[in-house]
Order: sequence, then structure tokens, then C-alpha cells
Amino acid sequence: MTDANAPRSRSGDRKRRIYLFVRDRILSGTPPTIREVQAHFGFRAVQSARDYLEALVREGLLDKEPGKARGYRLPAHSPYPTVLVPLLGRVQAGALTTASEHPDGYLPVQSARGRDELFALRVHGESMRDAAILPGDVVIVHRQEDALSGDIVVALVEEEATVKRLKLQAGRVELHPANPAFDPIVPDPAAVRILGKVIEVRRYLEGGVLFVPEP
Amino acid sequence: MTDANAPRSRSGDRKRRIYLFVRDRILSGTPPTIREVQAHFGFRAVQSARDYLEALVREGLLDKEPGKARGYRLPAHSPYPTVLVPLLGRVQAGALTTASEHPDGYLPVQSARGRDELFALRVHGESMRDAAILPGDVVIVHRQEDALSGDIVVALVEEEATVKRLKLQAGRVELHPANPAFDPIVPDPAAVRILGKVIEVRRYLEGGVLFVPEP
DNA sequence: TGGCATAACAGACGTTTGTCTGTATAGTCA
DNA sequence: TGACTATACAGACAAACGTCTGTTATGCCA
Repeated sequence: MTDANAPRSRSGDRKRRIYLFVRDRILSGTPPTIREVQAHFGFRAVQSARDYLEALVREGLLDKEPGKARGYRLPAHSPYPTVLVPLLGRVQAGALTTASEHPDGYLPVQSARGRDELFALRVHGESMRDAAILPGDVVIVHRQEDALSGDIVVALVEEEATVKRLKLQAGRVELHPANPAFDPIVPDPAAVRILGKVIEVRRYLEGGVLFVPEP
Repeated sequence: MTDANAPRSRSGDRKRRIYLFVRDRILSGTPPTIREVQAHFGFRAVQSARDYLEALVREGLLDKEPGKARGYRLPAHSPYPTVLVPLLGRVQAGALTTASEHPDGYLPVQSARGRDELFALRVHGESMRDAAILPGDVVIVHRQEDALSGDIVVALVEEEATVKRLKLQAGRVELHPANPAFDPIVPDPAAVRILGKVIEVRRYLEGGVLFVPEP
């Protein structure tokens, strides 16, 4: 009934509880000091806590920065880092170049890409309904000027940002809605600009989007 | 053109950059030491960095734990905390009570709720297509035994977890797919169990879900 | 001109924290 | 029994780190 990949040696259970304690502390913002581990588990010697922590490092369950205060880390192979992505209320013409676009807030996204390669946008309208993107959904967008035919992209047409599926037909750019009630947009190639490619869709069914306020 | 809530006094820009640096460090797992801030911005005195940090604390942009190493924090009012939610490959009968369900991994979700109130599930099948939930999507679920009519829930029917829209008709529990090709499930009330309510839907269009491996 | 605030520096002090060395006890195994 | 290992303890040392006090340079303003 215990977790399959849990550490087993030493007194197993205690080791596991120490691991979980440290992991929680790291995830909630501050790795514990060795003495905090000591106190939390009632060891009377710092070294006892240290022995456990070093054992966890030896097993690869933790990483550490030797000598540094609060130096225990989750192994880097874990996830992509969490980056804060700006949620843009509206996207204007300058969007791609101007760094600050007055975001409504920031939301955390796990991605290998950097903060400035990504932005988020709230979807308006029903035009992508059949691609399972509804009004109110939030799309996470990777900034790129090009995309492949078939990608869902954010494009700037006549000063307005729109989410559509990109089709490249005979060198022509077409923006296809996913809803029979809407017509494809076949803009003058000079008048269209791809702002990025949608890499994630989120729908919050309860309460709103959760922001990080910001500088 | 600068951001509205940015700190303004002192040399404004530098202060802002220090704030962003510290915030990034906190979000990525380890708050910096004062000397790390000093080094990063090229101050020749520790105190210079400390002056900025204390100013940010005075303005409420940072919190701190005095005397502790790496004691700067993001103020608690900021966002909901990011919790790691287990992604369950399959949900079995014991699901709601048994704490460990051998998750495939963990993914970060911003929520006011605690880790053990939430789980994530990958959606199989087309049965919720018209509710814009596609196979492969990940739903974030709040564990609760009850739900309101109209909520999208995860229910356990005959040892299998399924995502459906809940309808309560004349005291009868009905599980409605959102796809005309599927029929509503009207199970024996004793044979159905609501595992939780879907509070978020995510679709990853590029690459897979991003996990945190775990003990 | 003098008073005051801001930004930065210099240096030292003391706590926090990681690290090391050594000892004690209990269990296993040949 | 003796060797070995795992677990825990005790105490000290040194590096990391937060904190404090005081100084210098600059600009603003009455």
C-alpha cells in the first residue's frame, strides 16, 4: 500500500517521510535547513538528519548544493521549470516587439521555453468551437513568426488578434475557423502577421483565471 | 510604457529589476541570499543590495523571515499557491479513500485547495466532445462526493472512472455524455460514486503533459 | 549656503547553517 | 564470539549569511 518508488532502505518509513517533508518544503518555496529537518523529526543530533538527507542524495531523490544554506533541491530532471506567462487582455499591433503589453496578470506554465517566448490570451467568440476551444478559454502561445499548416495560431489581422487554424495553400495564408458558421479568412499576405502558435489550452470551470499580480 | 504596479522610487528601473530577479528566484525554488543579489547586480557592498530588498519589503512587494538564510518570500496575498496534483493513470474503487493511487506523475496547479483535495485525470474517449473535452485532455478534479446538477464530474461506475455531466432528475443520478453518439448513463444510485468535480481542463498541443516524477 | 534625502560603499559582528570527527548501541551473520 | 553495518548521538569548527554602524558623494530645495 505504500508508494512504489518510495525509498526503502534505512528505516524505510522514516526515510520516506523525511523525503516527503523536504520535497514539500522545496515545492512550497524554501528548502529546509538540516536543523529544521532535525527539529521536525525530533533528532537530538544534527548529524542524524544529515545522514538521512545525504542518503537521499545518494539515491538520486534529492540534489544538493554543497555548502550552501538550504541547499537541497529536487533533481533537475524533474519537470520543466514553471514560468510566469503574461496574460494579455488585448494584443495590439506592436505586440511582438514591444516587451511590455500591459498584461492583466500572469499565470504559471510549465515549459522549457523562457518567459519572453510565451504569452497567454483569453479567447473571444465561438469561431474555434469545433476545435474544442471555447470563449473564455485561455490559450498559451509560443511567440513565433512562422508556423506549420494545421497549427492553431494567433494571428494579427487588421490590428486584431485572432485564434485560428493555419492553412498554407499554394503559398497563400489562410486562417480557418473551426466552426461552420464562420468563413475562412484569406487575408492579403502583407496584412497578416502570425504572432505565435498555441501550445496549450486551459479552461477554468470554477472561478476565474488565477493570476499572479505583478510589478 | 512602464508597468503600472511597478515600484517607482529609488532609481526605479534598477529596483524593478531587482524585484523581478528575486521573484524569479523564489518562483524557481530558492530565494536568493542578499549576497547573491549583490553579486548579480554588481554592488560592491552587501548593504546596497539589502537596502533595495528592505525597500521592497516596505512596499509590500516582498515578505521576509528576519534572520533566516534566504528569508525573502513572495507576499502570501499574491496568487493561490501552486500545488502538485497527482495525475492518476487509472482510478480504482478505493480511489477516494486510499491516499496513494500510484500516480503517473504530478502537475502543478494553482489552487486555494490543498494537494489532497485535487487530482488530475487524462480523458479517454470522445464522449465529452461537445463540451470541448477531447481525448488526451487532462482534467483537474476537486474531490467531492456531491456535485450540482450540470457540473462536469468524475464518477466511478462499475470500477471505472468516467467524465460526464451530472444531471439530478427527480432524485435520480444521471451521467450525460456531451456527444449524441453516446447514451446517458442512468446507474443504480448505489452503484455510482462521484469522485469529484472537474474544475479545470487542459490540453497540451505540443509535447506531452509535463510531469514531476515522484517518490 | 546649509539642511536633508537618496544611493552607494566599507567593514565588522554575530547568528545561522553546513560539515567533520568521534562515540555508543543494537542487529545481523558467519 | 567477532566483524560489520545501520542508526543515532555529541560536540566542535568553519563557511555562509543576515545585520549593524558609520562614511562618502550627489542632488534638491528653501
